[in-house]
Amino acid sequence: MTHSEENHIKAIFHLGNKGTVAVSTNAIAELMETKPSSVTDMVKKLAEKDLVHYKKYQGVTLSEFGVKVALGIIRKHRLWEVFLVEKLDFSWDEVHEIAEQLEHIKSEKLIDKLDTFLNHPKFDPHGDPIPDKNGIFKPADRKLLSEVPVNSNGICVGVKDSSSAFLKFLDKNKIALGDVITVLEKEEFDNSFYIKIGDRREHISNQIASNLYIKIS
Amino acid sequence: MTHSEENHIKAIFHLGNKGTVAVSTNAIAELMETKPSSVTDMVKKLAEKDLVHYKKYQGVTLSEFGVKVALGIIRKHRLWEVFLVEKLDFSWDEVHEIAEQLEHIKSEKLIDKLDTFLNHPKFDPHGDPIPDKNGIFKPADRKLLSEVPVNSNGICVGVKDSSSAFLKFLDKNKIALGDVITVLEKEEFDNSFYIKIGDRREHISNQIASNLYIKIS
DNA sequence: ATTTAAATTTAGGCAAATCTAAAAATTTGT
DNA sequence: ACAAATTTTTAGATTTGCCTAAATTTAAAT
Repeated sequence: MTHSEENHIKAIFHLGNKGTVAVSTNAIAELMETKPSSVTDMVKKLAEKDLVHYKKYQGVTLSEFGVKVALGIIRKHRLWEVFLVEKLDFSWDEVHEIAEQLEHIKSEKLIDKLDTFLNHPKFDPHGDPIPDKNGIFKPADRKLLSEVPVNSNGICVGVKDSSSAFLKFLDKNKIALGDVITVLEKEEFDNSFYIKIGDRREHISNQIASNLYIKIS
Repeated sequence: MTHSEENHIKAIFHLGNKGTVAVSTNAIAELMETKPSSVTDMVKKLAEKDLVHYKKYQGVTLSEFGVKVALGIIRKHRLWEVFLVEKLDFSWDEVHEIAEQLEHIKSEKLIDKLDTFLNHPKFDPHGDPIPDKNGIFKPADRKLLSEVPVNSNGICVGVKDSSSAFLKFLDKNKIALGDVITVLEKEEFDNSFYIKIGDRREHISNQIASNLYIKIS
C-alpha cells in the first residue's frame, strides 16, 4: 500500500465513525487538503482492491479488510506518539506530524517490538486508545468537560481536537493530561465554565470545555 | 527531497568515496537495482538542484551541499540502527531494511532527540561511524582481518559486507562484535586463516576474513 | 587507427497521483 | 415539483519516477 492509499483509508475511518458511515469525497478532500476529483480517483482504486465499498455519488465506507488496515495504521501512529513523548521527551503538541510519517513504516516486527518496549500502552499522549495487534481496543470511558454535571470531579485524560494550536493553548494555561479537574459552575449566558484545576480556579470558554476529555472518578 | 532523490545521493556517496570520486550511472543503477537510463534522468535533476556535479558521460560526484545531505541521511540511518538493536532488541542482520525506511523521516528535532536518547553513539551496530550533527565523524581505526600480520590481536569491531547472509553466517558461527580475536596462522594455499576467537580455535575462509574488521590492541 | 564492444544518453512511453474545467447527478428552496 | 445551487464525477493535462529501444559517445582490441 502506498502512503496516499493509507492516508485515504485513515481519513475514511476517522470521518465515517470507524468507516461504518458513508463519507463524501468532498469531506475526505477537505480533511486531506486535496481536491474531490482526486479523492474520487483514489476511492475507485481502493474499491478495486476491496478496501472500501463505493457507489458513485453515495459516499464511501470501509470494507472489513479496510477497517483492519485502518486500525493497523492508527495503532502505529499512536504507538509512535507514545514513543516520542515518553522516550524522546517531545511535548504532546509536537508529535502528530512526525507520527504521520512514522505510521507508514512497514515492518510488523518493528511495531510489535516497539509495543513491547513501550510496555503495551493502551492510550496515546492525547488520551486516544491504541488498538492491539488484532485491532481491539476499549473506547476510553471519558466525557467532554462540557457535558458533565456541575460538581463532577475527574482527571483530564485527553483532547478531542489535537491541533497544535489547541495543545499549545493548554500548555500555556498549564492544563495537562493527568490534572485533577472539578467543574465548579456553569455560566449559562455563554456556556463557559468555572473549574478548579489542581488548586487553581480557572474560567474556560465553552470551546475549550468541549474539547477536553475528563474521566470521572 | 524525495525518497528516490535521497537514495541516489546516498548511492553516489557510498560508491564514490564519499562522493568525491566520479561514479558511473551504471554503477549507481546496479546498486539501486534500477536502470542506467533512469539514473541519468535523476542525476540531471540532482544537478539542477546543485546536489551533484555532472558532466555527460563523465560520471557524477557530490557537491559540497550534496555531501552534507548524504551525511545527514547516513547519520539518520545509523542512529536508527542503533535504536533498533539496543532498544528494540533486533539483531544486527535485521535492521538494515527497516533503517532504509526510517532514514527518510523528516524532522531534525527527532533525530537530535534520538541521538540524545541513545547517548550520542559513535558507531552503528556494524561498526560504521555515525556522523554528528555537523557531519563530522572519525573513520574507525580498524583493519580487515585478512590484512593484519599473523599473531595480531584485537577485537572484532565491524563488518565490510553487512548483507543479511553474511551477518547470519557470523551469528551461526558465534562471531560477534566485541569478540577478542587473534590471528594464529595464515594458510597460503587458499589464503584462509586460523584464528583464536574467545577461547575457540576456528578456521575461516579468505572471504570471511576479508569482510571482518578488527581493531588491533 | 579503425573497428568493435561497452557504456551512456536520448527519445518516447507508461503508471501513479494529482490538478482544472466541464458534465452529470443529487439536494435544496420555494 | 421544478429550477437553482451544490456536490460529485468525468475528461483531459501535468509531474515524477521509472521503463525499453535506439542513438550516441567513449573505451578496448587488433
